[in-house]
Amino acid sequence: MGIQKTSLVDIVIDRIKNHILKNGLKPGDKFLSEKELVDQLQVSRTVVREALISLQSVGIVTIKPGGGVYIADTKLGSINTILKHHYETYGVKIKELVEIRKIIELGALRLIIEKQIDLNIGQLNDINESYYQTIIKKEDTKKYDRLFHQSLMKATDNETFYNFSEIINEYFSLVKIDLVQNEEALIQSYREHAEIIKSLSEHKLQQAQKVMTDHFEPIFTFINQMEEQS
Amino acid sequence: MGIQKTSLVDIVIDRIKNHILKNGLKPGDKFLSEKELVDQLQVSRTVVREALISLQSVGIVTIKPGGGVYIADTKLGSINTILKHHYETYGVKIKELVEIRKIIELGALRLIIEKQIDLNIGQLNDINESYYQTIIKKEDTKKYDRLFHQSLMKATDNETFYNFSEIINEYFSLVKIDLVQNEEALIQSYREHAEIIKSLSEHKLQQAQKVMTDHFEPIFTFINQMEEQS
DNA sequence: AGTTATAATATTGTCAGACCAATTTTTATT
DNA sequence: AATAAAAATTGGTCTGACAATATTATAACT
Repeated sequence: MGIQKTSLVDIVIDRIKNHILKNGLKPGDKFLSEKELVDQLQVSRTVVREALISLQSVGIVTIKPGGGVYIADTKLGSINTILKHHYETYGVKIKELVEIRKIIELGALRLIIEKQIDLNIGQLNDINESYYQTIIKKEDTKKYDRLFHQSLMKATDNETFYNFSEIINEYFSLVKIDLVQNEEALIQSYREHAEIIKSLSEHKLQQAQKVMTDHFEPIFTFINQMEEQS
Repeated sequence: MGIQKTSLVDIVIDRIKNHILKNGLKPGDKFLSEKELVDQLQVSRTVVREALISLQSVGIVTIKPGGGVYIADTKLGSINTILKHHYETYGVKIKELVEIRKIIELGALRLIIEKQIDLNIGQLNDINESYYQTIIKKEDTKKYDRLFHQSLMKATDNETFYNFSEIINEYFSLVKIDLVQNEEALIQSYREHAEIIKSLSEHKLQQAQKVMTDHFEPIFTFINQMEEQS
């Protein structure tokens, strides 16, 4: 137990990684073709293919049928792939994801205030007003709602945090949850956004977090109802 | 751009995932062999192998040469591989990771209290006492410190949240940060643990979060000093 | 019967060659 | 020069074979 002889595929994977690093290849760059790799590494096409497929699975390269191999656009984006696999294989409790989202959003508020971020209040208000417009025009409201929350995440001045929040959002979007909201509920949501902006502008963390908590209430109520049914 | 015909490999991957989900296979379970999959799915061994390699790369199965295919032990574990590559390729700011850890730990406290989790206070105290013992015996303190925080994460009754916190911790461990702490600082840390336990047992969220915030102070101070030097 | 050594079998690892499908490049045509 | 057709490149899938490793069945022995 323990030490296992490294397979040829693993060796090739390492070689490829080194090659990428050594040559400073960046996302989008064209990589060597299967044939070129076979010739250079002197291994069978099977091994090269399996190595490339593995690397594609972890988001390092992208294989385009007929087109060649490319360096993947990876800004942690490949984690989504894994989460998707994970979700489709094991399933995941919606409630858990919502709880995580809530923790993250509350965390964003804390970071913004504790780090004394110079918020662009006007921009946030603009987004929220656009949100309001889509509500009364009975258009799709998701876009501006998401934009609002994304703006808060970005405002934390923590790129890794933002990336993770996006990952969670992607993960969340795997769960097809249709929270049908009437206009009244949406307007309430709009008001809460406004309150959050106001609290942030006044540097009131507790208050902002309180509103955000309320903001999550409807979805928790919805989920609890769903669970009762099943 | 957009729609791309799904490959056979992708279809097989989907089938395999469904099989795992449908049969409720758990980590460690023996899975079907390549031959069995070939027979059942009526595709070439090439396709089956490539599908399995891909699934192995995202941490869903483990292939043992000569021994068969198994369901992988670590849920979400393979994300660490991606994070490692990401870290080695793009670099990541330590401060950002610490902020995230703080947000997560504060979030755990919130979940525990809001969900009125029936905490095992005795166990937490035991862990903290063991922590204290290692401090005064001048042994390695990391183990029990980590165990304490892990216990809090687990107590949230949110497996996905716990998994993410572990991922962050793993990510964090990539950053070799040696926060040399003297005995006094460690004992202070021990006291804060105790205070957190007490606050939780009394269901006092604000207080628990306050202590946890203090608990993170030394490391932020350290990081800020590091940044000034460079 | 129980244990151990050995053989048979099952399973994954690697290779080679072939053909198909999609894409890219080249060439020919206008 | 722009366009269309042909050719070459490249990845996708299949088949069959043999090697390396692990498991299981068998035989031998105590």
